[in-house]
Amino acid sequence: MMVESASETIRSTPSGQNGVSSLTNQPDGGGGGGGREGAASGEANGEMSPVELLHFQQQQALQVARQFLLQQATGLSSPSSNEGKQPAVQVPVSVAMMSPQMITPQQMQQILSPPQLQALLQQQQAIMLQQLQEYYKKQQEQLHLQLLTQQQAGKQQPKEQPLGNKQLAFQQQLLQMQQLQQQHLLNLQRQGLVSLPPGQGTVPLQTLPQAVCPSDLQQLWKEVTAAQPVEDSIKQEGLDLTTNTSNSTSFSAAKVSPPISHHPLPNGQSTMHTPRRDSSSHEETPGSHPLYGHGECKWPGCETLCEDLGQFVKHLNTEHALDDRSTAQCRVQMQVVQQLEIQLAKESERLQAMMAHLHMRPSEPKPFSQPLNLVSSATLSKSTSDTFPDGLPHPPTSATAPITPLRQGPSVISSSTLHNVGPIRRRNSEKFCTPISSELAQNHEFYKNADVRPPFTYASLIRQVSAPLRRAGSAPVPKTLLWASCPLPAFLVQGEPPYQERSLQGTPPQTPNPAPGCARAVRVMLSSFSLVPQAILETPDRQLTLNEIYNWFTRMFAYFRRNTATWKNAVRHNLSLHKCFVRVENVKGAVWTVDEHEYQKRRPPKMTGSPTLVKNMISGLGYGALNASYQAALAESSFPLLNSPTMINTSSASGMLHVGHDDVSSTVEQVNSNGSNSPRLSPQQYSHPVHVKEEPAEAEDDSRPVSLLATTNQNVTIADDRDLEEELPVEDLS
DNA sequence: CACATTTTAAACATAA
DNA sequence: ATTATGTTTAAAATGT
Repeated sequence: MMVESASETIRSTPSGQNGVSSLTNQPDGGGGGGGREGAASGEANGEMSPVELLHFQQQQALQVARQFLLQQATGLSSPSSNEGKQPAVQVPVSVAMMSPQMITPQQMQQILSPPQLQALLQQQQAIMLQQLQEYYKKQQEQLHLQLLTQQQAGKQQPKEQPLGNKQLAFQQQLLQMQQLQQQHLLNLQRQGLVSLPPGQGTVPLQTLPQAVCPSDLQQLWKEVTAAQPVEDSIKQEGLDLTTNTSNSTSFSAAKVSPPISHHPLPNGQSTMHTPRRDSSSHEETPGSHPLYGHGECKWPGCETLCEDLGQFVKHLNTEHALDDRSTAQCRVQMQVVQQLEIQLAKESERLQAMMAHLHMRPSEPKPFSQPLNLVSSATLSKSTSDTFPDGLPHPPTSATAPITPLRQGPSVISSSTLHNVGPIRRRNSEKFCTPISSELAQNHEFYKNADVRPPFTYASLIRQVSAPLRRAGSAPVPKTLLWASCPLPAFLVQGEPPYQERSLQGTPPQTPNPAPGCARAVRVMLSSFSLVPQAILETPDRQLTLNEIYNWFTRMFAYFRRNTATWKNAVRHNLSLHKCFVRVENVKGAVWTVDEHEYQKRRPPKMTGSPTLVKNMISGLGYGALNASYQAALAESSFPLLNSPTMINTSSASGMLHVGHDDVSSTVEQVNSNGSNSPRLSPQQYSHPVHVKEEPAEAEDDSRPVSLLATTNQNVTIADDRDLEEELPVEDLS
């Protein structure tokens, strides 16, 4: 309190400040109406939405894959021969898998050499390809199912759909599972990535186009499809890949996010309760169709908008009737699915082994969601009006549980999970080993879709927003895309519109990216070599307007899509209550920044036993190291590429785990600051947000962290310096 | 149970 | 007059 008063004096500066802020509110006329909505829409308008970006990236990846396939296919005569090429593609992957998991700093350094980088890139691409193929297969299968369904529908009535739906659902689940596994694998792999033999069937990938428009791909797909019905296996393949991507994307989304997919359904909640077959439950609901979601047709390559189910059915019957084309598509889909399943089996096995090795129990549904639900329900009871634009369904309380299973699979691996298990409202404010970023990274999809209260304090969340996330988000999309063909985590992109937009896209918000870690690694590499455009350097400052913060909350957490008045108030309250949040006046208005130093400072008081725990977690067995690095990978993968201390992480994995401290992040922040093109903040303000407000005397520069940082940086590169941030695996021990 | 943090609620203040 | 932002208080929750 006393402290508060002190700060208060400083903060509640006289009207002087206010006067300056005349421009503050209502920054843009464009936003128009209510601040909230205005802001949201504003984001949507301005830049590519995350969804879009994701989509785009995926498309890109697909494009690459497509080319590859095409090339491969060239030597093949019929579509059925797809299988034949599999081995070729798989080779690299398997090799990658086999590679050692840990990398020594030296190795890392080596990697940095251009040739190495190249090799790595190739590897990555190969992997990507592999994954894409898998997806492709899956999609094929799906297609097949679709066909069946359709046929029946054509003759009889949608009656039969349930079955198809169930199957689809199951497949979706499989897919998701696979995705998760892949993610893990990749993350792990990432560590061993370096040692992978260069080349190897990756050649074709190099030709990958730099930038492809999603729409282009889509278009292409359509064209091809239309043009060559069945025979053209080759082209079909290429097309399919594309299709497949979009599909898989939408799929997972539908799966993962109940709200989105179930909107029409009355029983959103109960539906998703079961972990495994819950999926089946959702489809039987009248008024829904596996191929219909977000108001558009999800048939591969078709994104036709349909007002309602009826219209959709009509569309389905007319546009996707049983003809050569559809048949071909189904065939392709089948193959895709087949391959995916095979891969899934393999990966599952691997995953099991890995987990066993790590002394972790095989993935199993966790109690996690339940407790949270309780909380949420309690809170919800008094639900206030929801401002959330997309009119997402607000399933009663229970709706959350369902999604969890899949998302949790991964989390099981991470140590963070261990902490989460707690009962009701467990705050995981980075007290323990799992940094919020990490935890969030791992479960972002979960939180994004499940109406679960995130185990973080408002303060930590807010800080999170303003730290890593936003930067990535603001990074110019196009440039980013060039770095790697790997899809980026949805929330890498910020300023995207809330869910509704998605519906149009047909792409779910968060697509399980096959290889986040990999992608990131690649990007980092690239960036290290200045292959990267200025994107990273242009990374925006870490400052947000209140509204942006709100948006982040709603975007990232399903939980914060309701009771807006409540949590917004809380946010505001936190903002002004905690010293660590600094308000900076800007021409355009006021933005909030985080004083890392302050932020770090406020935790020490309490956590007594935790450090020990942390240490145990970290150091315990070799596992600790691996786990840490693994976590780091996860965290990084999900968070902005910008924070690219890949090297650092890696190195940490190999030995400098102990170094991790939150200080680093804080320090880094200061060091980082340099990009001055922030839209709303002047350079100066930006660079020293901290000073702007409270006691500037605070001397936020800790010498030690800095030194650490510096050291690290050297290993890394210019590009990365600003991103070191809090991605450090073991970071907060304090 | 006491104590420290957080979260909720609300009253107010200001600027647009 | 209304709304979005901010500030503050106070009390209820939660976690240690």
